[in-house]
Amino acid sequence: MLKIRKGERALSTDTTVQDTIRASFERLTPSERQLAQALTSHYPMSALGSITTIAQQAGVSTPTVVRMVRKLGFKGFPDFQARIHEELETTLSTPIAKHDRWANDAPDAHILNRFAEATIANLRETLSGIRTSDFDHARDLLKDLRNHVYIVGGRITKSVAEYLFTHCQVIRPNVTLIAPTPSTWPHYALNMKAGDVLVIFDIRRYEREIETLNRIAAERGMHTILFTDRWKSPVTKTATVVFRVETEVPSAWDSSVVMLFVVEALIEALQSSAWKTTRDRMKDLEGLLETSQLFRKPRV
Amino acid sequence: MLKIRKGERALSTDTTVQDTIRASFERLTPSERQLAQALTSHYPMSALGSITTIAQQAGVSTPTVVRMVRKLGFKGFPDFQARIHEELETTLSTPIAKHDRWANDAPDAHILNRFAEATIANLRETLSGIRTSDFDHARDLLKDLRNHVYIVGGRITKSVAEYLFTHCQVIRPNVTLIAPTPSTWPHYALNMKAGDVLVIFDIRRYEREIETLNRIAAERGMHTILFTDRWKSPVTKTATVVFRVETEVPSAWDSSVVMLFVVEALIEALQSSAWKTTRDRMKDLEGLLETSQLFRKPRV
DNA sequence: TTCTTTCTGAAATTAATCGTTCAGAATTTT
DNA sequence: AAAATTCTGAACGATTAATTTCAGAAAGAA
Repeated sequence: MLKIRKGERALSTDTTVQDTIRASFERLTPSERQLAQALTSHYPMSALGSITTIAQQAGVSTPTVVRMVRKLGFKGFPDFQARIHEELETTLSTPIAKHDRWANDAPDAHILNRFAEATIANLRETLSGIRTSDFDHARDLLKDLRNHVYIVGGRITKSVAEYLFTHCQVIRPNVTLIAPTPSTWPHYALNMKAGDVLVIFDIRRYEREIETLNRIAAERGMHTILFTDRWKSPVTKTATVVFRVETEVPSAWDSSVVMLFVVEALIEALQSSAWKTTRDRMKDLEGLLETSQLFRKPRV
Repeated sequence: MLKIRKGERALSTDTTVQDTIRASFERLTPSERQLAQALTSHYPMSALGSITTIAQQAGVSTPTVVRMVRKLGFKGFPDFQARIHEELETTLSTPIAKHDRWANDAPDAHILNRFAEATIANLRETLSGIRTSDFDHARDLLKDLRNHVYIVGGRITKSVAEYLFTHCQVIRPNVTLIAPTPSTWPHYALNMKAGDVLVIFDIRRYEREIETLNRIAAERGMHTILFTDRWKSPVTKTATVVFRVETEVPSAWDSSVVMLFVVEALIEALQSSAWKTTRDRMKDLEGLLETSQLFRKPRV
């Protein structure tokens, strides 16, 4: 890569400042790398302010900024920024150009990019298949504090189940995470009563026992919220609300990303619809966490 | 990303600085009009440089610039320019995105749709900040079977940590999930040796103990793969590979969706790069699952 | 360990930007 | 034409930005 620098900076059409940063990344010191990452992650907006602003946003000192841009071959910070401005000019004047910039220097073939395509497609399809009334219904079921909420997942989905549990625990009382070991389930079933809610995560390789658990719940007059994949768990027929999420990605495994997405949206819906109730609980939690010294104060 | 910067300047969503200039054009003096024309003709590139540059390009003096921006209602030139930067940010970061309908019968305001917007933006930004060489490096670290892999998460991220663990367990031996209770960590640390890999999930409200654990690992010559958010965990500086994922969604909580995405991509990269090794293990697992009758055959 | 080298940010230094003043020029009014 | 008004930019000061210096910290070598 040849670089023209002096006088009339010809700005070779295809080498962006971002490329220059990436190309030299290996030669940078730790804090310079930190800066480089900050610059490339929101590029080029991250490079618009003054040197002070940029340094602060990256969490390094201004001398570090100067040292790095020098190392990259620029005469100084103003020169560096002038280049970016020129670059912006060409970028903005060619409108659509490269609106689909995925992972940086990679061809479409890189796993990250292929995953991104697939995941966004999954998100689209899933969303178009969810009726908002269903979503709101699920939220209302979880919102009613009189009912106990049980959450259960399978071998893979237990993590998502746990994620929902962790958050629900903060938002409301009476939430139980059912261990993914069927032998322990009868103990949980003992306390289940009409009106309680069972949240089931069940994707391909549906576990037989989950069907049983669901039947028991149904017999007791409970509601079921089911997260499943396109193949549909056997639980589907009796569930109160079914979220069918897309899981196909170019992988040997199924993707749980969209499932987690719906769970997060549900958590937020639940939380914001019962904010008053939640707020005090969150404050309590803050206090407890501080007291037990498990967490430090956030840095920002 | 619509972030309000300093003060309260809320940047009304549809009035650009350019519009403001045009609207006030009649009220401007001759030399101010000259400046206004220069600004709007190559907008917004023409407004990027210093006040001196802009004045020269327009053929007016710097006081004229100051007078005009004041007349337009800005506090001063820096304020004027900061606005344009904000404007650029929104222009550049929301490419086309909105053209697709999300959930069918829902207005844009529904949580599902707002979450979808935010999540896709997060995905984009995260991907553009990840260098594929880093990603591949992380994969290679996890691939080397001689090294033990330790995985640790915090209160919220433990689910993602667990997800990675569950899959790694299938792909390779010598994987340990470290419980998110610091008091138990010394026991794990006992066995850590040079070359081993520590995967850390650490987002806002960084836990003090994780930093300690990381230091111990570093002292022992281990590699660290860090998943963190935009605020950057204190672990950042010493980590071998850092994945900075975007977590902001319209919610009281941070989103782990993109983090899970990267984890899944990493799992697939790991798996496909060591397929031969993995295949046998997966077949073993199939057998074991059948035998213990924990799962039924997939329905497809 | 101890020494050397490299790295980093606080502080000082230098350079520039931005805002203000004010006298002269251009325009309008009397 | 003279006076009043408005407009404009040169020049200065206040402020902020960019760079350099340097001492301590961190990493590496002997």
